[in-house]
Amino acid sequence: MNDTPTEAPSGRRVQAVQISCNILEAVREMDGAGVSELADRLDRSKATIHSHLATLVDNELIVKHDDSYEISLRFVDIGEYAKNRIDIYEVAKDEVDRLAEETGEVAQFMVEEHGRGVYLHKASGENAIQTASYTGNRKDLHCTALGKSILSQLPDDRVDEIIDRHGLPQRTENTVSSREELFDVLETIRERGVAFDDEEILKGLRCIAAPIQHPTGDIHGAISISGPTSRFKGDRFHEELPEVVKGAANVIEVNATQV
Amino acid sequence: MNDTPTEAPSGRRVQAVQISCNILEAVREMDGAGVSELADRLDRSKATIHSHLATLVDNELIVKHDDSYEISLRFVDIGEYAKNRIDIYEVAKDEVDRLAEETGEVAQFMVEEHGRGVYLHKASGENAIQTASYTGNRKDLHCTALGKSILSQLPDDRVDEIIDRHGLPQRTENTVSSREELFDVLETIRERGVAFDDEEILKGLRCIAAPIQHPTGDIHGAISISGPTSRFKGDRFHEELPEVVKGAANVIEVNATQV
DNA sequence: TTAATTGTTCGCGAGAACCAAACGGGAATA
DNA sequence: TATTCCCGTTTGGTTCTCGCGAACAATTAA
Repeated sequence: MNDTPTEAPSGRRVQAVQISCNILEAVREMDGAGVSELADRLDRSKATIHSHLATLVDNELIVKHDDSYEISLRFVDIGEYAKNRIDIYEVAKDEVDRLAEETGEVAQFMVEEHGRGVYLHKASGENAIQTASYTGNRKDLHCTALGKSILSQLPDDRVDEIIDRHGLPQRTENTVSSREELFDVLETIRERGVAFDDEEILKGLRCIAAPIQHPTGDIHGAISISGPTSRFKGDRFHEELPEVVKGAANVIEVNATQV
Repeated sequence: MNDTPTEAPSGRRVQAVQISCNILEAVREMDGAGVSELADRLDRSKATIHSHLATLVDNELIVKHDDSYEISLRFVDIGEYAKNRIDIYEVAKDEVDRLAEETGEVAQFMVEEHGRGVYLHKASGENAIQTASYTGNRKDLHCTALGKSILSQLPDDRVDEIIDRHGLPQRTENTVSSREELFDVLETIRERGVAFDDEEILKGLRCIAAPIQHPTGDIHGAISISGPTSRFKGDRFHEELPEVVKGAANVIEVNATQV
């Protein structure tokens, strides 16, 4: 009845591959595990788990330390490849570093994938306060300034699709929680060219982000700076910093087109 | 006839999982690919490839852009997790950054996995010349100063095992190429506490590394600085820099025990 | 010694995962 | 506009894989 234009969940799956994916996930969550533990948790026979693990070790996705199976560093290699596949990554990274240096706060860079936001780089300036996000971390798009910047670039039906899929879970009392409110906010972002996060994800934390208009348009990203409410207020919050962030986004756009 | 104590290739495998791993590898090498291309390259029917891809997309290991399948950024997330699983990672990273800053050259950190060396962090100082290595990159242990540092910490039979598995491919005329020569070199490293790479992997590039003696001993790593032969010579190469590198390794060891 | 854990191996039956072939859609060509 | 070609997707059917249960080996604990 409701077809999903992009990532359609149609057709057959391969059960054996699904089991291996479950194993990978479990090994990560358990921070390393043995055959029996995994068989127990995933409700499969020990023999099944064993042969899957052997295959995963062959392919170096899992590493065996004594009798404990763990996530392999091979993922670092592939992850690095995945990052560099994003053509604006290098430029964005440099710009994030510069932003952090210049403002003394935390600067970050995010792109969209699977309807969620993925942090790809983070730099801390001199006065930076540490936030929970880390490279590779995934967050729903509606609850951060970075995410809302990204949403503001997407066509309305795509935004609807993403809400259908992930909902609008509320993080604090300030989180956008209704569809109409969200669309209003997105409109404002499009007008101003910047998005704000006023303690919507964490009390005491404010954030300013700007979308990166990608020339070819298939990758959607945003760049931000965040800091404590005590330093993010008045003109600095409403005028100065937004201009700085917009400038950085612009630099990325310009440099990306030259590639 | 020859049993391999650690990572033993015994028991059954799961063919379907192997196919998916091959798909992941191919997608990466082809830098994104379609169903037919993959079916062609892997000698499988389109239907098979299709159902595998659907499963991998479900698990967000692959992402679909129009009709092209690509490596997902999910690998960044898992890779970051894998790095942080190494307990000396954070300390080593800081120390590498400091080394690069202090010397103005390139500093790196490597650990062993699957009998090969994995670069986990790299920092460039002011005068740094760029090397081909990148985070996540894998290299045979015998041909870098970092790798030889690691080998020098391993028991002889483990070293034999690794040579059996990966051989001693020669990169330049200076690469260690015989088993006896390697064991001699390792002995020297153990005596001095530092390893040298004198244009063994690349002409004009020299490197100094020191092993990191891990307190619990299950993870083996090393730290290094590298630069052009023109700056890496005389006392600086033979005395000053080795001391600096050994100092850094020592700092990591001390801080690691405190965790 | 016994008992209770592990990880590992093996035979076997159910059903999953392959393949081939057909289908539907878009683009390039005629 | 019609034709052709190549793409991704779907489906039916058959084979052989894969998952299970149970036995085995090797540790550790009682």
